[in-house]
Amino acid sequence: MPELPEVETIARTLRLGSNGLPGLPGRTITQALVLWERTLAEPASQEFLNAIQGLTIQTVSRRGKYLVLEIPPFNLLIHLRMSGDVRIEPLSTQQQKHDRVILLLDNDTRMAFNDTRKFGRMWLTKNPERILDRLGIDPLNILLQPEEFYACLHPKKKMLKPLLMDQSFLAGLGNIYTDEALYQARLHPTLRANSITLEQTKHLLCAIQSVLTEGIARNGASIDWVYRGGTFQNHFKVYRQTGKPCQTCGSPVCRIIVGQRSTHYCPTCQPEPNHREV
DNA sequence: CACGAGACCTGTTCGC
DNA sequence: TGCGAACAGGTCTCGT
Repeated sequence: MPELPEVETIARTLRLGSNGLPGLPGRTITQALVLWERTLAEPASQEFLNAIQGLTIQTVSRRGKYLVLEIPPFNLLIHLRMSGDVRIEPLSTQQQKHDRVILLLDNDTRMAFNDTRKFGRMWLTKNPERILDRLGIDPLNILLQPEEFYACLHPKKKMLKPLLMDQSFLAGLGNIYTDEALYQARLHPTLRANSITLEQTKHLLCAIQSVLTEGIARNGASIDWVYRGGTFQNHFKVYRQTGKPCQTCGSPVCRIIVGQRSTHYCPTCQPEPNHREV
C-alpha cells in the first residue's frame, strides 16, 4: 500500500483526527504496548516503553514514505513498508488482529500501528536526521525544477524505473506511482536515465507530480484487503491493468519484471529503448 | 559500481 | 474441493 500519497493521507488523518476523534498533536502518551518486538528498530522495547511514557506529541508530518511524529525530546519515525497502517481509535476498541505497537493517549483514544506482514518499522530517536538525511528530494518539493532534476538524472546510468524508486535519489515513489508516472510521461521503464532529454525530463517531472497529486486528492490507493479509504485504484492507467487496452491507443497493457518488480506499460505509447544507440 | 537473489512476513488468488 | 505456487504497496544485505 503505502507510497507517498498513502503516507501523506495517513499523516493528515493523524494530524486532524478521524471519525470524530481528535488528532494526535497535543496528546500525552500514558502508556505504550509492544506486541511484536521486531517492529521497533530502536530502541529495544523496554527502553522504548520507559522513554515514551508521559511525553506529549507535538506535530505529525511526512518525509518521503516516513511518518514523523515530534515527541520532544524524541522523534518517532514510522515506516509502513508493505502492509502497515496507523489508526486513531477509541480506547475501548478491541485489539485488532495485526496490531504491533499501540500508544494509549490521555483522551481515551489510542494510536495503533497495524501491520499484517510485519515489515514495518519504528524508530524512537533524538537524531532523526541520521535516517532521514539518506533520503533524496521530495518529488512534491516546489523547489524541484526540471533543470535540476535533469542534472540529477543525466549522470545516472540506471534504468529509469529502479532509479525513480531509489529512495536516496527521490523520496516517495513506489511501484504503483512509478508505473503510472512513466506511462503518463510516455517513457519506457527500462530506458537508461542518461539517455533522456531535458524535454523528456520536464514531462517526467510533471507526470510524477501529477500522479502523486491525484493520488493524494483521492486519499491514496486501496488494493486487496490492505488499507482502506482511498480510491485512486479506480483510476490506474497501467498498474495491474495487464492485457487491458491502453486508454490512449488501445494496445494491450504489458507486464514485465524490472528490478524484480512487476512493471506495467503500454508497448506503443512507451516504446522499447533502442539498445544499439546506448 | 551495478545488478540480482534472498531474506523478512502473512494473506489472497490462481492453476491444476 | 484441495493444495501448492505465484504474487503483493518496501527495503536491506550479501554475493558476483
